[in-house]
Amino acid sequence: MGSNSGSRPPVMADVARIAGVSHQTVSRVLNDHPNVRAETRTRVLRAIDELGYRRNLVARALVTKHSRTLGVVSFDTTLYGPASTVYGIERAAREAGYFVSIVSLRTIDRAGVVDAIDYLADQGVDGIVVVAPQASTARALDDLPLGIPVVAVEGGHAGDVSVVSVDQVAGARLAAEHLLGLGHETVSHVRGPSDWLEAEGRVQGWRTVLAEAGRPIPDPLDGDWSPRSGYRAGKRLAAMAGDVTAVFAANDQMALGLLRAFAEEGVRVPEQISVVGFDDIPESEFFTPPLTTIRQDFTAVGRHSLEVLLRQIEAGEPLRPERLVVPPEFVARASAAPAR
Amino acid sequence: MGSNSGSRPPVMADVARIAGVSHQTVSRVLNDHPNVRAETRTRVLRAIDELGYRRNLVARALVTKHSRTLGVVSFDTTLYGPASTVYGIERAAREAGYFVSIVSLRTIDRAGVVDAIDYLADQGVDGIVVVAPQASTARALDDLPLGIPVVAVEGGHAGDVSVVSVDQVAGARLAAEHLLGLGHETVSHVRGPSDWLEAEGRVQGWRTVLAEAGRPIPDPLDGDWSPRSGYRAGKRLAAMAGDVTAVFAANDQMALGLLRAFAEEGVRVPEQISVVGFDDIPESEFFTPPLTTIRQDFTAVGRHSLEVLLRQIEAGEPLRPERLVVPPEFVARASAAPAR
DNA sequence: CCCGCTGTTGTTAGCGCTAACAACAGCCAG
DNA sequence: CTGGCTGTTGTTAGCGCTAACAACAGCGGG
Repeated sequence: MGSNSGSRPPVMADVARIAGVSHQTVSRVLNDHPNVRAETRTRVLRAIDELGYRRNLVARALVTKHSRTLGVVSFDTTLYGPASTVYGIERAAREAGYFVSIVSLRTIDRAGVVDAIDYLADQGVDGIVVVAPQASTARALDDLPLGIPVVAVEGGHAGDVSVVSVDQVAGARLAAEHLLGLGHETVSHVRGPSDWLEAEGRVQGWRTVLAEAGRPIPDPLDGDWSPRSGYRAGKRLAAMAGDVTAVFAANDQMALGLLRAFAEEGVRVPEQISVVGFDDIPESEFFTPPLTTIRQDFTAVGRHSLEVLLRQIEAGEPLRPERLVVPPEFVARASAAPAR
Repeated sequence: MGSNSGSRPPVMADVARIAGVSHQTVSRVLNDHPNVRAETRTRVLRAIDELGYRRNLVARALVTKHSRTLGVVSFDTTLYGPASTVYGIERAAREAGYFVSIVSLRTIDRAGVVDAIDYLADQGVDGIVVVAPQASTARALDDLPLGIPVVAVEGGHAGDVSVVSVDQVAGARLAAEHLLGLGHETVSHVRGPSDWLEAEGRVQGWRTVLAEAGRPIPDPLDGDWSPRSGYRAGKRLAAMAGDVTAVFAANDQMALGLLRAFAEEGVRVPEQISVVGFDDIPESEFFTPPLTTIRQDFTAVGRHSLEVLLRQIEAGEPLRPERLVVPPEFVARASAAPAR
């Protein structure tokens, strides 16, 4: 089987000749068309096997207008969050019989997103998932070239595209409430970059909890998700040790920077300062001390976004945009302790 | 421009009609064919703009037999190494005008790799990069369905496919030599899973250095790249504290687990035990203490592998397999110190 | 004036597949 | 025996593009 003797790969007509049928009958067998005699079917299958024939999907896509390929646009797939999300999408897509074409953005501007979507649309993808964590990206989705189903991940309240996201506000509430519950007077916050919707949501959840409890609301410190920015914030917070007894970092990497800075300054965690992170990256459990954090189920987000997208593709017509929210989960470890 | 009034998207013939030329002339303009009068060209371009015409790449691929799409097969794109490599590939591919279709493997067996390659070949990709860190994966590449250019990343001495990789042996040597240079009698090793070529290379480099220096070679401890496995190894090593003064972990995550275990057992790093990792993930600099490690330039690996692949694709015929090695780099930080 | 050359454009065929319809055998109802 | 149905197969016409060749104008040389 499959002795592809030298020449060009076999096509449907070759199979048809061997099987003694028309190429259309071969097509019917391949597409599981019901009206094919069982005996004919096996003859065709045998010929396919003998020739090692594989259907040309490009030719198929040309006539069906469906490529069974999905596009994914994501920002910096090196980061744990996007990488896991894309992974979830890819897994779910392949299970559904779709290919996945990815485009990583390195700039944040809306032009980049629009370009990427155009680029994928050119290639003939059947639908696109945009991992759009920045407000600007989310806005770019509002006035799309359209004509092709799009789902946003972490995309805020984008106009008429469906959105799947983790409830950032709820996650931040979990963090702040835990710290307050531990007896801390208030909670400082190292926030993510202001253009990011996730950063915004976390600030909002944190602030709300403090406001509801009638506690003082310290100015949040600026970070950019990197451990280094957390480290810088940590140095500043360490200088205020005594006043500050609890910090909520907007992600685990910044929390790591915080821990490092505190260690250098001799500020003990959690004895003098409690720290809570966000994401639950695989490393967090082994930080010194192990990090109390909020887990986001990125794979679930990827999976759900794909489900929503497929629903739209299979409907064939624009559906009412969906809004799907995945709940975050509190993970207790050793970096947060009761206030003394 | 581009007022796509309701109906189906414009095709080349539509542009031709508007511009008053044949569809073939439109094709010539699009393909930068030299023999087109300048005035005709501008008329065609104007028509394209007016209609918002976009060439159908699927139809083009059908006749040219080139999809300008590359396939990437990778194992667990959630890990930092593969994720960065894929990122480098994707960037380079897009700059060269290629799309990238990815398939993430979750099982390690060769069937998975072969399936993935088949799957991508079906889709009509022009070439494939296989991020194949396991020996079994690398072997799977030896007897490929072939007919399509393939480049392996971290693929060992695979038969007749080109390979791009970081020099693991040299990296491990760097780590072991540094530790020995610090005055340690010998160096323990926490190795990666035995099926991984990278793990193998690191063991080999480490062992060679010790042998050359005539030092005792402790049995390596088994790990699986995860922080948890490093943690378990750390617990065992801590029990031997005093005997063991230096450890080389095969990756940074396991080194993190080591640090955690040592902290729990009250073994101070680097005062009592020096630790060196491998990879230089972004977090390493902020571990407690900051991790001395070996940096791998994953993005460069991705870029190079794409260059090799494109060379093969553009040659149109099988080339002699290339072997490209990227040197690792030693990064000194605080987790390794002179033996007392 | 005819020939052949170059530059520009159009015409035709076909990539490999599916959709739509046509053809035909076998069967049962009337 | 005829009409019409069902199941099975074949024939034809494209999908939207590029490749190959044909056609033709304009030009200079013999």
